[in-house]
Amino acid sequence: MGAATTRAHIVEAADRLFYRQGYEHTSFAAIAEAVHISRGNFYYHFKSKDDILSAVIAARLESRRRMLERWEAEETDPADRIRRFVEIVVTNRADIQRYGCPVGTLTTELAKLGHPALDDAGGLFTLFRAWLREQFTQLGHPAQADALAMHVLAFSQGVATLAHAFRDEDFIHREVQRMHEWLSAYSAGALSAAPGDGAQADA
Amino acid sequence: MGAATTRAHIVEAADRLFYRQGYEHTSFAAIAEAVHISRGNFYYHFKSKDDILSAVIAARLESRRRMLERWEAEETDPADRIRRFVEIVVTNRADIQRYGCPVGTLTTELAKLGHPALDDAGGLFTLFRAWLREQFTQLGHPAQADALAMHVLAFSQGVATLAHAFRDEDFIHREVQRMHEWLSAYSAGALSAAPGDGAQADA
DNA sequence: GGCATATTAGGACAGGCGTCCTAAACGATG
DNA sequence: CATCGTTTAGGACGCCTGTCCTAATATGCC
Repeated sequence: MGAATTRAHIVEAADRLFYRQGYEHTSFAAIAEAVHISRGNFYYHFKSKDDILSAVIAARLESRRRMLERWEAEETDPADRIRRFVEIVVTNRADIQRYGCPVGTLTTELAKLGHPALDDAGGLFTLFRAWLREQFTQLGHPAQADALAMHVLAFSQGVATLAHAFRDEDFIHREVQRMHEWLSAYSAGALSAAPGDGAQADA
Repeated sequence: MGAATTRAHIVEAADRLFYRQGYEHTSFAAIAEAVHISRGNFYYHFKSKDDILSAVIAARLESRRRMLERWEAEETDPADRIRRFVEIVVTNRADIQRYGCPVGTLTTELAKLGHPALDDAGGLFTLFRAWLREQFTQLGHPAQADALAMHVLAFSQGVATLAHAFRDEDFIHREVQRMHEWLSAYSAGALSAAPGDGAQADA
């Protein structure tokens, strides 16, 4: 088995453990046990625990980037793309109820630790934010695109956090439906831009 | 200085440190240093670290309970009470941008640690949820009260998480205004109850 | 003032952590 | 088969953690 394969296995196991148990709470021994290699052997592939974290973040970034690119290929309507993003909390509802949002929880933890990799992890949020902004721009709301993108992100984070805390699956479906209804006002495309974003969607 | 005073100081310092650095990341030495007592002396007041965590959670519960009781005394209109709840993210915007939501981040961390005190910490969410539910019931939406309460909670968590990640204060104000506009549809009181909560507020 | 109690300080202890080192096993190549 | 670089195992190291113990100090009551 090549070193690249082992390295990928380590990143994969670390990714899962960091997500489920948190970064700090996951020990080297735990990762080693998951990959079935010895602890000492670790430092042949990674020179420190922070190094593994960087690799995990890079892998997540790459994974999400590919996912968004796939969506761009599969959905031609930007409104459908946004809907698909909103549906994430439904698609991943099992994991979200058990472990929360992989992006939000990691970012929060690294912030509390004062970890230098926080900026890298923040790139995940930035990736989604920029992608959503682009979709809203294509929908014909360039001026409010960023605010709308942030609103959708906040929706996802809020739903994930509470679905995690209460293990409430019905709540997820309710909020997703509410969000779809809210979005329909924008994807209709016949709305005039009004000052104070969101006002025209609620009125 | 009495033992009760010292105990209160310990809880106060631990509360702040748990909030800013996280529970696991906060060591006994750090708390001791903050309170200016020796590490060993700790176990005269608390028999374990988990014991301090329980005391901190109990203190937060009591603090929030008193806050909500105060609001009930100061605001007679349940709509105003809900507005005040929504304004929390503005009132505490400085801390939220720096450390996130005290309730959400603690709950998430304890869940990842598999800590037994998670249920106690979840009581904070339950406290707010029940209080909001009561306010929406008084507003005349008893059937949807719980779903509406959860929606407001999700709003707070989503805003707090993203305001924390991006350190974006304008975003907080935008989302709060959007929420106020959404709420105005309910506090108007002239709406007929429709199946699928939220639909009548968006249409 | 003397005494019992309440409170404190400081170090000892075992265990787990991330890190590092060294030697052995492996696999491909001549 | 021999030899090389690659990959591995396993343990040692120092550090920090939560916990506990004991002796010293402060406090309040007769």
